[in-house]
Amino acid sequence: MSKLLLLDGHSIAYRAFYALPTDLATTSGTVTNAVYGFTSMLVKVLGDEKPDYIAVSFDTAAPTFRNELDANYKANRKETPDLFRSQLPLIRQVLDALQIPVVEVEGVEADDVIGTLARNAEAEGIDVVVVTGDRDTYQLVRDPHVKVLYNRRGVSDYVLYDEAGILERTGVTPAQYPDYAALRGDTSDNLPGVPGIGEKTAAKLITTYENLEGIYENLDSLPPRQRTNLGEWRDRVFQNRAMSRLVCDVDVGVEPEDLREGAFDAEGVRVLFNQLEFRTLLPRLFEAIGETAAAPEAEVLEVDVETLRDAGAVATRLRDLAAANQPYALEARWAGAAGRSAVLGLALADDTPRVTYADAELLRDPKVADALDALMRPEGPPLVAHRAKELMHGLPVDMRSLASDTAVMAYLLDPGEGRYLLEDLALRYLGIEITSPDATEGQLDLDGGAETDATGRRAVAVLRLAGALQEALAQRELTDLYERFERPLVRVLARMEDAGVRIDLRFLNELRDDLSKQCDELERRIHAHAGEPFVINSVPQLRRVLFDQLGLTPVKKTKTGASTDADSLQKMAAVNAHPILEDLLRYREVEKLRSTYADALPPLVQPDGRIHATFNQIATTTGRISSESPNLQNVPVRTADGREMRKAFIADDGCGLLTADYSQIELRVLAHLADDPGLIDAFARDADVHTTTASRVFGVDEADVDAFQRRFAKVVNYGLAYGMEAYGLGQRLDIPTDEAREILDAYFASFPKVKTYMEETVREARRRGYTTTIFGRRRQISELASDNFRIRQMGERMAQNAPVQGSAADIFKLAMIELDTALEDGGHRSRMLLTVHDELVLEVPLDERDAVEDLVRRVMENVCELKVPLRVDVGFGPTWADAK
DNA sequence: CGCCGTACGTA
DNA sequence: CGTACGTACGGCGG
Repeated sequence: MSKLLLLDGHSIAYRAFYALPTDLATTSGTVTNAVYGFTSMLVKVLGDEKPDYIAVSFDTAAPTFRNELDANYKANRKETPDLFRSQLPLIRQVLDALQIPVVEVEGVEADDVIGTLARNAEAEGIDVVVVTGDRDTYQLVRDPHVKVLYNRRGVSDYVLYDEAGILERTGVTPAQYPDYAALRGDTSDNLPGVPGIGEKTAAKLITTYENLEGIYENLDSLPPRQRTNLGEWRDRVFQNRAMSRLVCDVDVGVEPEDLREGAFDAEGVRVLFNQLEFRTLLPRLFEAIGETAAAPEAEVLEVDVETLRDAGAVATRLRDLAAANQPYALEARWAGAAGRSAVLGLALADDTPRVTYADAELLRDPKVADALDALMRPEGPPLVAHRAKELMHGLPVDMRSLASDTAVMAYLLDPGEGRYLLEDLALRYLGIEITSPDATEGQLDLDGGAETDATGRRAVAVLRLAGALQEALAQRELTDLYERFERPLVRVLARMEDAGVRIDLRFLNELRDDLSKQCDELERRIHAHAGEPFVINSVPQLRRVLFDQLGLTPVKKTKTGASTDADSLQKMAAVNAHPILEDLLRYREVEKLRSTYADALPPLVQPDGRIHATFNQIATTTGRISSESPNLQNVPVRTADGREMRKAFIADDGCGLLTADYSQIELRVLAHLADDPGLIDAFARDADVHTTTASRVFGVDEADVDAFQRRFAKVVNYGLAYGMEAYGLGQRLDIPTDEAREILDAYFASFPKVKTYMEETVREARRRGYTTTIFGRRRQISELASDNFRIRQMGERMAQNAPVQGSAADIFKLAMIELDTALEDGGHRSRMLLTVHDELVLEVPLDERDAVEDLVRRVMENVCELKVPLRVDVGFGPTWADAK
């Protein structure tokens, strides 16, 4: 006999909301008591009842027949608390992740939907358990197939009623319940009962006379008071019954058989529970649904690692792997920082299963090197690795067969997570513990046996992880993004890191000396203004000098005190000109250049005269690539002094640097996403989009737009993609908020679809819990569910920006991949060196300049088809500063 | 030593 | 009270 579980979503959530404290919240302040209670209850009944079918029903906002019968129906109810309402989308997300069907019918209450589904299932011989906190559903109980699991209070106190149970609880049978309720009334629904008739009397009357008709036929035999009251209330009583009766023939559009739990999206559930900070529910859930879920219990991974001691054995192993043509995993042991030091040894794991470990020294043998190269040719068997880019740097061959990079895959699933440690992922997705139980930190390991085992275990975990992640990506429609964008990008970035960028050390050292001199002089002057020496870089000390000793007036505050940032110093100078302010601003500028660039870069120059930064593919929430050690994406360009720094970045002998940057790619993406005719038209006719914006916002001809208006429009255009509001715009433009609001209003009036797009984006993100880019990249935004207004507003801005910034990143990545392929296939010696979000820097032999410039432009401008053209600006020169 | 807050460079 | 980063510095607590 199969079983259908029907839950009244609203009723259960509401009970939970009032049963649990509202300080049950995430660290960011999102109150989750109702979501938690609901989910907890759901997990419990899933475990207790083990249903074959399941559905949750919610009331809809539309009025129902009960509202028509009685205008006062439920009219006494307090406004639903905001703290409760804000949790409903989260409950939907939980159900969505658990793939539990939600059935709702516009204008029909959840009770009636549940009644209908219950009767339909019953007719097909399916057992039904209705889970609710609403007593009206008692009437559905019918032996032996339909029972009600009534949530008495709280979230764990509930009881399963059959017919006998209902009789005991109420004194009447389920079939009699509507008649009984009609006499008694229902305060929560605002249905008045007959005066003088409470639960006990109502039950007695119904039991004696069977139903309302029976009672009214026998009014004369009743005591006078009851007779009078019942007589007077006759119409009300019959109306009450009509309203209490559940309608069990609603057109619900689904059959009980349809109500199966879908393919369980363990990853989706994990990400969501993680966001909601439900720490204990996940194991409970796995336990409740048993073997249908991913492996629930953490087991310590046991692996037999076979150490290969000679080059012949390693070569044979590699050739066997190539011949088997099955996926295999590779995991390295590093001498120091992964990807930046030597590989000490390699573990190889396949599915036969066999795990081998070989010392890196053996890779130097020509036979081994050849076998490795053959194994990793493009048609070689699928290679699986965690952070494969590091491995690419460590191996003496060109890895062309990467199939799964488990770190990158995990990143696509939850780009906000930040860390993608193999240990964590293995535990999360596979339920296996890979750290050796007997591994003791810092102990001497003479033959490296423990290290060998550990590396072997990691290789096995990586291999298994790839399968789990592949499935998770497919479930969330991220496979295409992974296959076409992220997977090929790994090798492209590895090649860029390998290439590095040449540095003119002599120039950089001279620049540093010059900057140091300026810093010293400025420091001397600032100390003189202050009347005493102090640490200028110390914000507390600087505050004392500026505000306590010199008596300047603060214009902005941080959470620890008055702000001393450049913006504040500038504003302070306007109010209360003091010579120290100008010197401070200059000091900050020079000191920044000195410390962050001129001092920091020279030690990073490698023996090849170049700096090899690391491009991080799994660092940003939006999909952009980041650069570290050093960050080459924030090398100064805006001021003339800052731009000097770019003269230190030079091309190899016989080469020049070619820069190619997308012109206004984010605004073009916005035009595409919003489908706004005004913006699309501006880009289509290659107009200056800021001028066009200014013309529309200020109502003048494009030819008459002045520099001020254009600047305003530019700030609006860029601010917009970041979710800027009137206040922020006013700050940026140094105009009153009211004026800024007028400009914004004029903007949205001119570009109405931008406004509706932004609103829709936020709405969708709130509903689904994440945003998507043109190519399906997701970003979870839990802030949207926060009860803290400021955090929620931040979430809205993130939701507005992520699809724009993310789609631009997608496009850029695709262009990089295509360009890399085109350069390689075209036999060019030109190579990509740097990526700065919408700008590429290439090192180009002088004789390739024209061909490559042409190629770069063609690839970048045609990489995808948007509703607006993509435009690329190209520059060329001996240094990065000249290539603009 | 690691962590936080502030500040600031870029897109 | 505009998004996304990485880095340097001072200062705090260990």
